[in-house]
Amino acid sequence: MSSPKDKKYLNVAVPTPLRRTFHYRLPASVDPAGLNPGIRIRVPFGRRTLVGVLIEATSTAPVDKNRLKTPFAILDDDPVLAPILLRLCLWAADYYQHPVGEVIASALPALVRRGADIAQTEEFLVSTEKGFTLDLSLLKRAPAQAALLRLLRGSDPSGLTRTRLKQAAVTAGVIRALVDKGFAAWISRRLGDQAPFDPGGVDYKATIELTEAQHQVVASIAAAGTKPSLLFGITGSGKTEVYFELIEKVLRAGKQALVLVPEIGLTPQTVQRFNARFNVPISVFHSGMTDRERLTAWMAARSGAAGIIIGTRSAIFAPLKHPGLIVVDEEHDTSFKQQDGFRYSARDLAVLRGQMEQVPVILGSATPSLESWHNAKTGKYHLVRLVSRPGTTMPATYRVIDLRNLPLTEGFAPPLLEAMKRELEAHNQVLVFLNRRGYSPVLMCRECGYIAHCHRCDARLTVHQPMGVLICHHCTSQIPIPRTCPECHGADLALIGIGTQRIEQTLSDLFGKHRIIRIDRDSTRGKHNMDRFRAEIQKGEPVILVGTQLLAKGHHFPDVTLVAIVDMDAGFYSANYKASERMGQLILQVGGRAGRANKPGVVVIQTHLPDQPIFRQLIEEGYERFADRLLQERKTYELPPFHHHALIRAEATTRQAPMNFLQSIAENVNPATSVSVLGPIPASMERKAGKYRAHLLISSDARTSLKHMLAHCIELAETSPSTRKVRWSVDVDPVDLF
DNA sequence: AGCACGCCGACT
DNA sequence: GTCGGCGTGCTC
Repeated sequence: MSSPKDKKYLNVAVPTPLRRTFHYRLPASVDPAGLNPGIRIRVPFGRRTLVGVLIEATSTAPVDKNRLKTPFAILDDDPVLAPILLRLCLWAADYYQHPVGEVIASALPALVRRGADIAQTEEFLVSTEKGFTLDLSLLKRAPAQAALLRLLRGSDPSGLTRTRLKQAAVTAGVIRALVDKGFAAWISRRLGDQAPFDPGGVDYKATIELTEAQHQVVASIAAAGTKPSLLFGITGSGKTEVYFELIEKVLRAGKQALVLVPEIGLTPQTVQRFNARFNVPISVFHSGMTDRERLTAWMAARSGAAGIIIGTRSAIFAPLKHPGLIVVDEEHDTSFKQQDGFRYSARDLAVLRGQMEQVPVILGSATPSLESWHNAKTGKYHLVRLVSRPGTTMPATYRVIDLRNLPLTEGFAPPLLEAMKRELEAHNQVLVFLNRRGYSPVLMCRECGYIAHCHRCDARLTVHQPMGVLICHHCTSQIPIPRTCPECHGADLALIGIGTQRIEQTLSDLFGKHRIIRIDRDSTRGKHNMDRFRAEIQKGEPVILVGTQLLAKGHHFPDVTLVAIVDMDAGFYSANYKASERMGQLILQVGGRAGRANKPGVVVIQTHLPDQPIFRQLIEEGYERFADRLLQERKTYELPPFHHHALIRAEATTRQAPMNFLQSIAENVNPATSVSVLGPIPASMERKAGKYRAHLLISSDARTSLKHMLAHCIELAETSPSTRKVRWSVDVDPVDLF
């Protein structure tokens, strides 16, 4: 062991794409004992000045001492990355083979990353003494002011930030009036000085009576200790109630709960549900926050002032003063895997972080990923099932319509149309699911066979009727619909295939007197459209909902009694071995939207392949058997989770460059017995947004062998003479192959 | 990734 | 003559 006195150098992670750290000279005036790993240091780097994070103080440096520079400034006393988070980042950089500096940068809010002073103060609005003792009835004629004062009394002593006031829709005039009257005042406080929330002060609300099954699940998860639990709970079984119960226990112990949700699952309604149950400060992390709001949320989590931290993928790096629990809701959702740059899985990091923090992790889903299902089956996770719906709610029943030899009306078979008619006449709602937005996926010339393609991608253009444009769903291209064929100038252009817009039109022709609501990325683009739709649906009038997978996630539609899956076959024609897993999950997720209490749901599935055994199994025997069977297949074909994959992705402006680049790597790999290198292979959509893309797949049944091979390949990539011409990146545990 | 250096083409 | 194109090299 060397003493702190020997620590003459600082090993610093600098935000650069280089896969190494950099050493600096410890300034003579600085005591190394006070330098904690995880603090920020402003350093000279080339001709620039960057903010790096201290990995550790060292007694040796790997390069000639004369080359070492001296830092400009030490920015923190307390680490911005607590020891465990730093370890998590280092682990992730190693596992995902991504530059540490970038990993660390992505774990910090932008302002912190750029060196902002986090000892800075923020303004809080608090109630004054006078405000506390004031008889609220005196503000009868100013109800908004009374409401605000009540809010401030409830939140004292912490007060409310401008952001929180904005969230609560308090207007500036109301605030000013209270301040002028001396009932409220602005105080400024160092953000880092916020006191941890007071568990005794939390209003846990009337605790909802759990069902016997839910009680057992809670007890079972609690008994698992810090071993991760996979909560396999069918839709409507009340997973959220289980989370709430466990979160309550955690809050009562003065600890914080970190809740990760899928990208589109984080709506104001989600946060509202948590708020309604526990009035404890909640930190929310989502895209579309300002840097300032991010920093505030981050500080509240770090100081312990926030009891609950809710966020999407990146929230896995949120600092926690007193961690108590990590929940990953809808753990199968692919948005937990970052798809560009630092391609980490927040779900997998959650499990690791839970282990490091020694807190329980709950992965919840009605349709668990095969990876998690496998981990549960092998005992790595504690498996808990919640397979009954509380109350008298009936599970949905499934009915398959064999489309072969049936006359179709715009994709609808007669039995489906009849069923829809019946439900609507019985004053029920119908949900029509098709995972393809737009009007029609193909524009074809009947005379010469021309098909409209994107100029920048190997993909067909989708017709979007209302705007009269052809849109590429893979890049941003958009062109007007041609009136005549660009090739032969024929006038007979046909719209082949069906998208949600077309279904909307068809159904309005067939069921004109009923309201039709289309829910997809196009129709919900406006900020409040989704809220409007939801309000309309909640009225319970007989409406037809038409939508893509946006409909399959999150919201429940209790008045829907019939779910129609227009085209189940898409999943079968995909080259991706994960397509059937996805399709199964989607079918159950969509089906799970429907029905309640005395209104059981029916799910009608249209297919040309009614005998596909895997979907028979899904429908007849449920997700468990389906997952078991898929796992068996994965084992047979040596696919994940039995084998591990890593992908080197390359793209360039010519077709040859990525292939040559990857070829040069593949050739220089010494064949090892336990690792196979496959490719290079052009991407299934070789050209996308004007770039040609190719992949090199590395596969092994042993993680460590895979990692070594990957590291070797990266070294080759970094030194390959053809590197300059291509952009390349590494994808460990890819969710989408090729 | 940045950023600078360096060596060739077409401009005020 | 120089402004600027992007190939090459380097970052403790």
